[in-house]
Amino acid sequence: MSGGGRAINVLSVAEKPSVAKSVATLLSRAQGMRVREGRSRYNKIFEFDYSIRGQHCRMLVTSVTGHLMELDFEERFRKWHSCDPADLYAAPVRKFVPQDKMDIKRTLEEEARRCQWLVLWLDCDREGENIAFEVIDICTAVNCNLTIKRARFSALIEREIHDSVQNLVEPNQWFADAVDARQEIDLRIGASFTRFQTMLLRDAFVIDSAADDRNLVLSYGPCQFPTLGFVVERFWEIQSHEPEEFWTINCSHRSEEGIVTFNWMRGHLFDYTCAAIIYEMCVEEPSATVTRVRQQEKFKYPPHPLSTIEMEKRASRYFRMSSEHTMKVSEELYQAGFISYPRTETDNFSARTDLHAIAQEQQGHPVWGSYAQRLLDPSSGLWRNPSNGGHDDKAHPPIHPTKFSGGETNWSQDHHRLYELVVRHFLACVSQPAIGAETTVDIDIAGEQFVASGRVIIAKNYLDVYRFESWGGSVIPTYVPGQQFIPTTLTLDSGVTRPPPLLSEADLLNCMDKAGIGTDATMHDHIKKLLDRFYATKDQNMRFSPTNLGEALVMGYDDMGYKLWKPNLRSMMEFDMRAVSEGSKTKAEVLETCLQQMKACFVDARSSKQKLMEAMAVFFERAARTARDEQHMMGEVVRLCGLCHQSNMVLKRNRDGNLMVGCLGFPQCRNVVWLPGSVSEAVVTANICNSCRPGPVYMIQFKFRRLEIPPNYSVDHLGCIGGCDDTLQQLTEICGTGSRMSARAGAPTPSSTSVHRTNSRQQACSNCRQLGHSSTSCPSVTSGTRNSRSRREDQQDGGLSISCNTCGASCPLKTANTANNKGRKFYSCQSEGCNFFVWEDSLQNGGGRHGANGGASNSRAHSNSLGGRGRRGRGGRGSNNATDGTFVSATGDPVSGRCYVCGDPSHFANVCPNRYA
DNA sequence: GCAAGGTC
Repeated sequence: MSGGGRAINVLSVAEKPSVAKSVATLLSRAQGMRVREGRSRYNKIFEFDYSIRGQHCRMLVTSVTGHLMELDFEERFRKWHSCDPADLYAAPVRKFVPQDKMDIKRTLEEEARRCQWLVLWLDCDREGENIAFEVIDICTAVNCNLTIKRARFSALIEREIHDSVQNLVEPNQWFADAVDARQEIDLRIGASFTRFQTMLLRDAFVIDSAADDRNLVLSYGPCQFPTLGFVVERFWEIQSHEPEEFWTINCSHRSEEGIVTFNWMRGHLFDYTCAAIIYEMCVEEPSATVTRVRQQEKFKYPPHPLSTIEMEKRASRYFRMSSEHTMKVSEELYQAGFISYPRTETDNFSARTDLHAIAQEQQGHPVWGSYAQRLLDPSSGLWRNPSNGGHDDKAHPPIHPTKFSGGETNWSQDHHRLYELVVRHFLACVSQPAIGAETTVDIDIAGEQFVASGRVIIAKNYLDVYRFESWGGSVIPTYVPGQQFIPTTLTLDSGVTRPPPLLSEADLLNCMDKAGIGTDATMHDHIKKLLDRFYATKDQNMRFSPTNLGEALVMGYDDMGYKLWKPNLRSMMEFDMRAVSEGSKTKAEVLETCLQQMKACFVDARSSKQKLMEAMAVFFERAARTARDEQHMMGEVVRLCGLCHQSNMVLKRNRDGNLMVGCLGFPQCRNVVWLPGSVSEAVVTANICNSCRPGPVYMIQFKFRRLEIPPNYSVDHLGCIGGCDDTLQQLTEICGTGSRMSARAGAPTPSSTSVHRTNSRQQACSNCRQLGHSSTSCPSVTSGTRNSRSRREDQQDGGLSISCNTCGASCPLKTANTANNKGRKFYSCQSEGCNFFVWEDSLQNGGGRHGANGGASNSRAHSNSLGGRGRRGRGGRGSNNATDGTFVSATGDPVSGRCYVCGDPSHFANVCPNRYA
């Protein structure tokens, strides 16, 4: 290395010790490099001589460990009761070096004093640029004559590092400003909302979390809350799911080569009549003709190179490891030198990476070594350059093995697993895709198309090493176009739609990634925070549910009309940050507008704190009740009970928050009138209804939530629960009676953003949908309260009902409205999952046609036909009255037909005893 | 006692 003139001292600072070491090693080419200790034991100082553009330099390379400084309020605003939380939007903040970083600060000061240049080797992203300015602040404070330069590099590769030091640039103030703005906004919003909601709610309710109440912090943060929002939203989606019965035609054919199932091209239909008509057409003319046989080569491609989020998702799926634990283990593997830097967004290898060398190291492994050998043997043709996932953080390569290990003695099972995942993932992504031969056979029965397919794996390739993935193969017998055959079975089967599953950790990471919540290095922290704050729990299947606390907080803000639990706020901030980093907005501008908006939002939210209190009251007992609260719990008298004539009926909320007028004689008298779920307030007035008896019946002043009732209804309504009030009945019908079963449920296509929800995990009564009782003791059967389930095309006949032979629940009398049985009356069970059904005339004719045995056995047979595809839920009723020759669909419509298998008109093929004979 | 972002 040649150099002219007098040597200058150049202080180089990297973001972490490992980068300092790499940079120093690469620049010095490991020759003449000295290592000495700094004040911090992790951050060594590397010294060597180097020449930058002909200038002879004494290089001193050291590091920080991420941010050197923190942002916080000035001391006098730090105590929670020191100020109004709203003041935190303007309270002075300052940056300071926390105690545990003081050693690094001192090292920088000492070295900077004797240097002429400062070269910043921080990661090349916005955070890195911000840390660069922290380092500049520290260093220039002790040496104002420093020449400051920035090294820009995209990988720790020799040529890249030499290039960057020969082409030093200026640090980018805009990038650093964007981070400053982000930090300040996060701090002010987080602190203000956290203090506000903690102080408001912690002492007002008995929150039964594992934490001591006094230590409980109900935190709010622009990342943790949207993360919670994802969990709650999915939970609500599941709660509001209405199972819908569907119908599908299945066809199978047994030949000498085996049995094949052909699937209906229409998938499934929700209209029973339609499905039944088509089915009957097929049954009339069951001969199948092969219309097309296709053979195609299909590929299953290996994954992209491994990024942090992908590693977390896969470790969660394959090993049930939490993302937080995965990061801890991967950090340890990285520290010990076995894998590359584990916090990377990059899923594309640089063209300069020696991929073969990485694979070569693994050839000696007892398990996957032979695969690595085969991979490196050119004659195998197994090698393939990895695909590009399209992400590059310009700082780190994809995660890959950096040192061979057959397993270390101090490794836990999870260390072994994660190392194996990193190695196998690497070997997979430099391998050829798996190849399969797929055969698809199309057939036609009476004009209906069915399809069956089979797959034979021709070459497993990467699947040989990537044991975490599989590709199912199934053999299909030979068919030729034009071939005809009679199906072995042809059945009309039913199933019910199912709600989506709870979010898994991988799902949650996906949601966060898509919405830009957190970074690859922090996403697992936000997830863990939900658990630590008792906002969510993770079940045995690694799936997340909100706790009552988490749900109540989201519900409270949602009721205020704020989307603070949605990712929008973060997206908006991210948008502004980008503007600052590109120079199109200044830090001051963004801070001013954003904080102004957030303060207005905060003040407004605080003025609606009642919503938060109400949402909490849905789930939690009040800690100390005031006299007024007690009065409210007792309820205000509306009338004398018309059922028991002994006790008063009072207006109150049940413990789930649903408004009701219930008899004080409970539990002896179970008379109750549930109020529409869209009621936000209800107060008993002194007005007395003129028509309802026995009087007096006091009228109630209602206030409805505007968004939850149709536009032609007024939000204010003076109503009567005595039975005379059509408006109230209509709104009950429209909105349902659960306080959270909002009218949004009636929207034609409920989207994930406007899901309706219930407020309790209790099983609701299948009859009236209310909580706190089962359908067998449902008071609305006798009080005649209409419910949404009774809004069907069938006519319900004057409240007549019988007890279900199967489950004992109420079976109301109804009138069929189908062509074959128009006007014929039947009883059908209201109970969820019960299939009991009986024609009224069959009861009159001796009653022997329906018995408990018949109902139960039909139900079993029908369940079997589902073949595990779906459980029968609410609305999924259907009962096959075997002796009657009719099939009753989910809507109660009896339809005639006959069995394809044996021709018996008394049943359909799906319950035929000879179906597989 | 609050956030989110670095990193050990």
